[in-house]
Amino acid sequence: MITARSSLILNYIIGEYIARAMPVPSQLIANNADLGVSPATIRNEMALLEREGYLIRPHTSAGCIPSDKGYRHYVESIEDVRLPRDEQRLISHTFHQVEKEVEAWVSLTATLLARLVQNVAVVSLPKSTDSRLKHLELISLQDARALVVVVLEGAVVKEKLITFSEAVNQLSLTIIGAKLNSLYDGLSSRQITEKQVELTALEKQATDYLVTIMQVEDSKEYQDPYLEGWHFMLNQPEFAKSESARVLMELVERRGLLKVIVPGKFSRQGVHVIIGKENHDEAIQNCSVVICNYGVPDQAKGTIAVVGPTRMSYTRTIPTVYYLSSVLSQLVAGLYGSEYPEQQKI
Amino acid sequence: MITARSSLILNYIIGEYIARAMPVPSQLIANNADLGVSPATIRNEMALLEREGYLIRPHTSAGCIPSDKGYRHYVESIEDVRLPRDEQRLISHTFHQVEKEVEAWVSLTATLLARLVQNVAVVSLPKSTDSRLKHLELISLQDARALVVVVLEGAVVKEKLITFSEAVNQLSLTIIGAKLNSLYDGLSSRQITEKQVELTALEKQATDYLVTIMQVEDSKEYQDPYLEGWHFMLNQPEFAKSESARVLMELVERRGLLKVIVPGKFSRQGVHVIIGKENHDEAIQNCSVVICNYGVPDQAKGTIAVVGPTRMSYTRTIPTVYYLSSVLSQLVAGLYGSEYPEQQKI
DNA sequence: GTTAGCAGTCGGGGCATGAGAGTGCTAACG
DNA sequence: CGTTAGCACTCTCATGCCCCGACTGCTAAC
Repeated sequence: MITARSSLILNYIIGEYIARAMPVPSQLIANNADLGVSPATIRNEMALLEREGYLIRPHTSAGCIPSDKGYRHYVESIEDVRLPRDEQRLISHTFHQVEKEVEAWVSLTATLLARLVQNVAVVSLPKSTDSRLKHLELISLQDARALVVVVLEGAVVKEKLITFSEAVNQLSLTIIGAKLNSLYDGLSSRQITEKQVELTALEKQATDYLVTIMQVEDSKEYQDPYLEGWHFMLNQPEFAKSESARVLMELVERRGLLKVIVPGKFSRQGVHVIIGKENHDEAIQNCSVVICNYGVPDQAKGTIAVVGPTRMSYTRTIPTVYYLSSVLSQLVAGLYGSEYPEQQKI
Repeated sequence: MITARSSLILNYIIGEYIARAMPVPSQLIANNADLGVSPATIRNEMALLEREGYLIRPHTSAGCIPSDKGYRHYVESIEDVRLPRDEQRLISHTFHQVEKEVEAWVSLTATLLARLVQNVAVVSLPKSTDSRLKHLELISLQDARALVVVVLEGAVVKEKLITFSEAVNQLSLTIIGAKLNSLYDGLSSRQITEKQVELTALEKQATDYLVTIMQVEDSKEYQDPYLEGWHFMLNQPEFAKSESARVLMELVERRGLLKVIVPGKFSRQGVHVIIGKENHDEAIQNCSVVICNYGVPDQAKGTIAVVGPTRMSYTRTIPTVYYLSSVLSQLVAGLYGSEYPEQQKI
C-alpha cells in the first residue's frame, strides 16, 4: 500500500521536520535525500502520502508536516534501539558515582533522561507486587509514641509514626519487635493477617500498623513519580505560548501521567510509543509518550517514560529510554538478590 | 516623605493592580477608594508617587503600575499575618488525614500551599543541624551485600546498600548491629569517629558506612525540596510566553531556588518577602519570594517558600506561608519530643 | 514514470488608520 | 493652597490593506 520510495521520502520528511520544526518543502528533499529525482516527483509522492493520511498540509502552499499516522510509520521503521557504546559507558559511569540508594538511582535516571532527550522524564520507584516483610524495628520516641521502621523484600524501607494505647519504653518495644520479626519474617501482609497467634494488646497494635504500612505500599500504584525537565519542554516551539504547556502540566502533575497511560496496558516487554491522538486523554493528544517498564519479573517493577511534543526525536528517545530501563532493572535486580536476564530487543 | 493619603492611594493601586493585572486609572481609584476627591486630585498624587519611585508608567497615557519600591511599601504596611480561623481549621484538618510521616507532611504542605496561593510552592524537608544516632540496623541481602538502616534523632530514617569485604550472614550482622548500637547510641558523626574502641574489620566497615550516611545527611542543605504548582504559575499573564517561565524553572529546578536565596541570610524569625530586583539572581528579578523557616530551634529546621510574579497576592500568601510554617513546626516538634513554643508574629 | 515550467494560493510583515483610554496641564474655584 | 473641570495630547491596540515570497498543483512534454 506504500512503495519503498514513498516510505523513504516519508521518513526523510519526518526526520527533517523533527529537526527543523517547520514544514518540509519538496525542494529540500530533492536536494538532500539523495533519491536522484526532481522536486516535482517528490511532490507527486507527497500528494500520495497526503491522500493516504501520512502527511498533513497546514495550508495549500506550504510543505508537509507528519500526521500521527506518519509518526507511527516512522517509529515502526526504527530498527536500532541501542544507544552507542560510548554513551552507554558515560551513563553507567554516572550511576557508579551516586549513592547506593533506590531513590538516588531513580532520581538520577529522571534527571539524566530529561537532559539526554530534552524533554520531560517521568520515572516511578520500583514497586513490589506483593511485598514481604524482611525486618521490623520499633523505636520509642516519647511516652506512647514510637517510630516503626519496616524493611521489605527488595530493600524497601518505610517508616511511620505511631501511637500506642499506653506509654511503652524502648526495652518493651525491642522485645515486641523481636517477637514480631520471628513470627512474620518473609510473610506478605495477607499472610500476616491470616496468621493465628496469641498477641498482647501492644503486639496486636504493632501488627496492625505493620499490616497497614504493607497494604499501603502494595496498593499505591504509580504514586509520585520523579518528574524532571519541564524547562526543556518549554524550549520547544510547540509550547511557546504557555497555555498549551499548562494543560499538560496539570495532567502530569496533578492527575498523574502514569494513571492516564496505564489503561493502554502496555504490559509486554520493551519500549512503547504512544503518539498524539493515540493517547486517551485529550490534554496530551499533541504529545507523544515513550514508555517502558523496568524491574525484575514477578518481584518488582517500575516505569520510565518521556513526554514531549509528537515532534520529538524518537531515534534518540527510544534508545535512551530502553537503555536506562535496562540499567535500572539491573540495579533493582541486585536488591532482590537475583541476576537480571540478558537485555532483549523490543 | 509620603503623606497618609498618598500611602492610601498607593496601597489601593497596588491592591487593584494585583487583582486586575492591568494599569490602574485614576478614575477607578476616585470611584472605589472612597477618598472623597476627584480623579484629578488622584492624578496629582500619582504624579508625586511616580516621582518618588513608587509607581511606574508603562507609557504616557496609561494608568500606573507599582515598582518594586511600591510593592515594598505595600508589603511593609500589611499588618495582619493570621489566616482566618476557618481556613486554619480546614488546613489542619487536612493534615490529620494524612499518613504520619515527615515526607507526607512536607509533600502535603507543598501541594496545599501551591493551591492556596496559586503559585509555585517550595518546601524543604526538616534537616537536623547535627544529627544523632538513635538506632542502627543491618540487614543481610546476599553474600557480602547488606542494607544498613539508620534512624536518627527526629525520626529521620536513611538506608543504604553496602558491601562488606567478605560474605556475612544475618546472625553476624545482628550481633554487629547490637554492639554498634550500644556503642554509638545518641552520638553525632563526629563523636562516633572520635570514639576509640577495638573493632573487628566488619564492625569497622559498618561504622564507616554509618558515619558517611550521617555526614551526608548533615551536609546536604536545601537538597531536593518539594516543588509544586508550576501549572498555577503558568496561568499568570506574566508567564503567557513560556520563555519567561523557562528561565525561572531552570533556576528553581536545576540550580535550586533555596541556594540562590540563602545568601540573603534571612535568619530571623518570621516570614520574609523578597521583591523583584531585591533578588540576587537575575532570572527571578521579576518575581517575588515569600519565605519562612520552620522547625525546632537548635534541633532541626526547614524552609517553606512561595515563588510568583511580583504581582502576587501578598495579603494571601504571607499569612498562608506563616500559618503552614507554624503547623509544620509543631509536627516536627513532635518528632523531637519537645513542645513547640507559642506562635509569634513577624 | 519523470520533469520543467508556470499559474495559483496562502501566510506573514509592513504600514497607515481610527478608536479608545487615560493622562498632563491650565485655569478657575472656594 | 488644595481641589477640580475641561480639554488637548499621547500612546496602544485592533483593523484592514497590500505586497512579497514561498511552495505547491497542474499540465504538457520528454
